[in-house]
Amino acid sequence: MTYTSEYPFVYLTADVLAFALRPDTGLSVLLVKRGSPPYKGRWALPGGFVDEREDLVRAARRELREETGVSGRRLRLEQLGAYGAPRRDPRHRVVSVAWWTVLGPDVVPAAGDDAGEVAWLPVDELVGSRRMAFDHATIVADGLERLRSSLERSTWALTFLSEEFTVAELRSVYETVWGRPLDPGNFQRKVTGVPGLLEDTGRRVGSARGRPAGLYRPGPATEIRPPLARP
Amino acid sequence: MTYTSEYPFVYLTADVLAFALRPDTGLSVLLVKRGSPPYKGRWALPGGFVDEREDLVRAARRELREETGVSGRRLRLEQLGAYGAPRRDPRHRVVSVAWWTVLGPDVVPAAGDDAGEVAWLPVDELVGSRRMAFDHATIVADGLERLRSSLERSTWALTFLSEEFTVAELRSVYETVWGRPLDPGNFQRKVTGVPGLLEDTGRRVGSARGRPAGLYRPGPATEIRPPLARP
DNA sequence: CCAAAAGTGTTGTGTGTACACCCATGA
DNA sequence: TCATGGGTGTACACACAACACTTTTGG
Repeated sequence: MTYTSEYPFVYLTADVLAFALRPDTGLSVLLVKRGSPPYKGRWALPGGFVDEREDLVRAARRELREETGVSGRRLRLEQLGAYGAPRRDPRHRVVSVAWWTVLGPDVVPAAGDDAGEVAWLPVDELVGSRRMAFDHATIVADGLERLRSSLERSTWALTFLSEEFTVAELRSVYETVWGRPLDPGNFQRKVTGVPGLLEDTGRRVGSARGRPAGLYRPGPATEIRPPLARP
Repeated sequence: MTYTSEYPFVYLTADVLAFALRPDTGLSVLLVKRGSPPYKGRWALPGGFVDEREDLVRAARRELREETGVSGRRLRLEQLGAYGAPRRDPRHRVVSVAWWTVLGPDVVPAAGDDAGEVAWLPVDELVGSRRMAFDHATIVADGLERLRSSLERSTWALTFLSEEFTVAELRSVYETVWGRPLDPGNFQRKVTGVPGLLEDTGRRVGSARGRPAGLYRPGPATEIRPPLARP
């Protein structure tokens, strides 16, 4: 099919920046390996063209599902911004609307219809490097900064964890994303004191050493007030 | 000229949300009256189509200049986000990248080439109303929230004021945008204590009543640390 | 019993808030 | 002299960082 227009136009894509904590690679981003030029063989954010009459966030969800098999009603996408430098794609004028989200530890991606490779890559190997296609390294850097500041007020940190978790695991999320250790005692008091943030299951879980930790579930709170201060 | 494409495409516009404090209307937004359908006669954000090979932020600056006469090297635009609901423009699929900025009190807009009317409209008459074209009321609401939170950490508040100003005028900016009074004494101490935020000119300005206030200039600081807390 | 991790207590330091108070001017 | 707004002082409450200390398990 051929489309015609009297005015200049752009191609519009939706790209998804999905963070997760992986046991082997730490804070990582879900990427697909490009199977065709340009940037063939490089890593790229899952994403693709927005369909006619398709909402932007729906396009992002669809592309994530088609290219990585990741989907679900619980999945929340927040818009990161539009990236539209004239030469960011060497073929055409392509403007990308980037979205970001956080995935839990049990998400298992699967290569999509395009049969490209799918993998988690650690963010600290991506931000300064040239391993990524297009301007996706910039998008990852912007998204990482957004994630870091979001942890102060939002409940996104809980999304990294399983349905039930310990306070130490939640603290580990903050320490990994912020890149610095937090005082265990103060953190404990702080997060258990936020109304509606954590629900105690009453059960405890024994680790290798030490006193068993309490098991918590996410509570109904949607924000952390007052915010957790980044050191 | 006719453009052709084998894939679906979108039209891309750049819209600018310019805030200012006007003596008559308070916190206001710079708008243009649409002279042609759709939404003829309604108010809209200044904006228009992004040219081929034109950077997004340059397009926003150009549209603001062409439609309102507002320009200048000092003008900073920050991206608010992309708005692309399928039916937001009844004619075509149009995705708008919205940008926001703050203008000083001496900016005098002038109707542009399209000869449409240009005016400042107060934000509180816009957010809930149907006076605006397209989804621009949503963009104004999102931008207002962004402005409010930006005042906590950024130096955007200074941009509302003249080159020289008093602490009381700066406080008035915060009170107007946040919609609640602030303690004059505490505000004074706080902002004069932020390193590099304000430079004392040494001069004083006499108002109608009371002790004359010190005159300040913006300093080199680019952020307010620790942030001013919204009450 | 010891090591280790969970969780609580305690205390010093700093910051925001409320408000009293002084200062400098115009009327 | 009074009213008014600019600007400083001060006391209180509260929040946080640091760290000691208790609790509860595995080895």
